[in-house]
Amino acid sequence: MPLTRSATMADVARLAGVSVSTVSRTLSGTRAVDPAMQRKVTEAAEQLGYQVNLVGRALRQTRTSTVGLVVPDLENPYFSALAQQLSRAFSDPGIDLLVFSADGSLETEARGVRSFLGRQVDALVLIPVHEQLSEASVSAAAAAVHTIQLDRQVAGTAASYVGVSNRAGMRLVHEHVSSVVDLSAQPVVYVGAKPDSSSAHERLDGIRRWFSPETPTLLGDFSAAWGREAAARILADGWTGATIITAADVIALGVLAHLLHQGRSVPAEFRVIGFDGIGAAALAHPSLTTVRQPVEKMARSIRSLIDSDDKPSSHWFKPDLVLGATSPASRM
Amino acid sequence: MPLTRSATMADVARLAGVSVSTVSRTLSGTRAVDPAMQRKVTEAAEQLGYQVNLVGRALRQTRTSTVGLVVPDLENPYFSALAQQLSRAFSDPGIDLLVFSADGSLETEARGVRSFLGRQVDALVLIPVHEQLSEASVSAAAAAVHTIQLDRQVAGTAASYVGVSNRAGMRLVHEHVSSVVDLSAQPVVYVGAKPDSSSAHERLDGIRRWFSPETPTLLGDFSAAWGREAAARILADGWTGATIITAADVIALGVLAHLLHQGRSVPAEFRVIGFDGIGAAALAHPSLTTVRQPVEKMARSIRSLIDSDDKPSSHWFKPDLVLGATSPASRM
DNA sequence: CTGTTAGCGCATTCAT
DNA sequence: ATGAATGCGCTAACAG
Repeated sequence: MPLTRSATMADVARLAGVSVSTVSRTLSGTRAVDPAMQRKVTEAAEQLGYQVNLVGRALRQTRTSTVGLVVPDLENPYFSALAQQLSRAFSDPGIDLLVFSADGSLETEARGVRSFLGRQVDALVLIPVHEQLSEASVSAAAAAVHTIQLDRQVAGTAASYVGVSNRAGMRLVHEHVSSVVDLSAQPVVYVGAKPDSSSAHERLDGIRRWFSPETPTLLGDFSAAWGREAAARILADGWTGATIITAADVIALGVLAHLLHQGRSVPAEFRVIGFDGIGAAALAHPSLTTVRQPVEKMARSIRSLIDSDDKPSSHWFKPDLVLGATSPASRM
Repeated sequence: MPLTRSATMADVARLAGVSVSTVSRTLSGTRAVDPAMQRKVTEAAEQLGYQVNLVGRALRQTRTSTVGLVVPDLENPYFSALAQQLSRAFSDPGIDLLVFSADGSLETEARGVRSFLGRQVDALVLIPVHEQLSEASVSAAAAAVHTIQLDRQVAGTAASYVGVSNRAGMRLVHEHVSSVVDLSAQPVVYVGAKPDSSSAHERLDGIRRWFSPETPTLLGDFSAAWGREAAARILADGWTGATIITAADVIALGVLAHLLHQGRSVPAEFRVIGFDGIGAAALAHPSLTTVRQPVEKMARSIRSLIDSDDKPSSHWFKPDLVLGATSPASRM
């Protein structure tokens, strides 16, 4: 409900009795301006409630001082943590981070990318929905603008990548589990996600690599609902004890909730291991043992990648293990 | 890393041997164009990989088909649920929802609002950080564009409001608690948030209104860390049992985690009640009794408010109670 | 240090 | 149905 057409630089210039250039120079501070005129301009702008029109500026400069972030889903706490940390990495004025949710859909993801490209963002950060099917979106982005894939990647695109070494994460899990559980006596089950995303893919690979190749595996999606369902299946199959390793904390929380609601004990009968290190892992009871990703470091790394726009490059960070109470503290 | 300057309508027109007007009309479909030319234009656009420049379009049309959302913090699961549901409400192509996180800061919130206004968004949705101190931002927004406050409001601004009746929510809590707990024998403690936001304010009012005015009250912020700290204080004060009502699920989850880690039993010794109805409430063990907000309905309501831009109006939704296991199922 | 001029890319007149 | 011309608001290049 704009009460009136909003003021432009021409309006300010007229009121201040100067040229639009002087208004522009005064307000954007790009060049020295006589203090007397400066005052006149500032007052006129104040009086008219002038606000710069960034669309005009962007068209002229062919830059927008904007970075776009496309996430698959904001309700997934790991993605919202990434979005929040990235926002924080852009907290100094100068560049605005804008977030678009793909709502789990490839079409919506494509729309988000098109939208940001059309808006002429200076860089685009993308958590691809799918390891193969997001290829068109990632390539389109990379062809137009500095593009960084976060957490997940589509292979073979001209985009940078920032993420964690998922296989190393699973190695940490193996080290820990094998030191506190007798793997020859206690079965391991992996509750993962279908390898539609590189992270799901790599975590599954990690399991196959570090644990026995015959490790039973249940694959679904990155959700607590899937964790509950998987736990239900495990119980229905007659398991009375196991070490359940999951592909994500949200899955682990679903598994844990179901086990506890069914009266099973953790970690005595079942052990549960998460991945990501979201805040909710520490809130569970028992608290969740999980692989923590250095989200803050990753966000800062993206920031510096964008500031110095070099050629595409890949950055793998090392995760660390957070010991919780869903795994035993010492050899059982 | 744009390999080359990207193609403009002039480039497409040249290649197709037509005027830019024809290109514009063909690609935006605003007017009838001869099928033969249409084909030529489409082919040329395809060949050049033409992508419309929305900045140019926006400057010309003085509209952007964009709605901005400014949230205080994306890591708060209630806000990210709102952001996600609102994204979904704008899932049909036509209007893009862009999200900006204020990172809990009034300055950053102001920057987000200025940024969206400068980008000429068609409407702005705002979850104000502070009940009084966000006044400047809300007013600036409302003066320039159709503005809707969500979940929290600054009183006396020319902006619409969509939220839940917090007092009614606390009334539901009172009804439930008084029916399953003997309030004359079992103390009630409120773990709330400082009344810096209208929601915190109204929930505290609700407690004072429906429960005894002498109800002990601990006020902090909307975080799990605060919930843990409050629970620690309650135990340190020597309480051995109480019904703990909280201002938010995240607080309740922190309270619950601390109580359980300290070996207290819920709901036998302590009862815990949340507010918001986020997904994690159902994952807790015991599952959290909470007041659920109709987030999806609220998001749709905002969408229709924006589509039909009438005068500012307020919309209070009715919450409902979700029974969990942190409160007894029947009279204790 | 200031003003004049031009043009970023597009949609929309106004002519034809 | 098409093309030529105009201008959205701004900054940068150029003269002075």
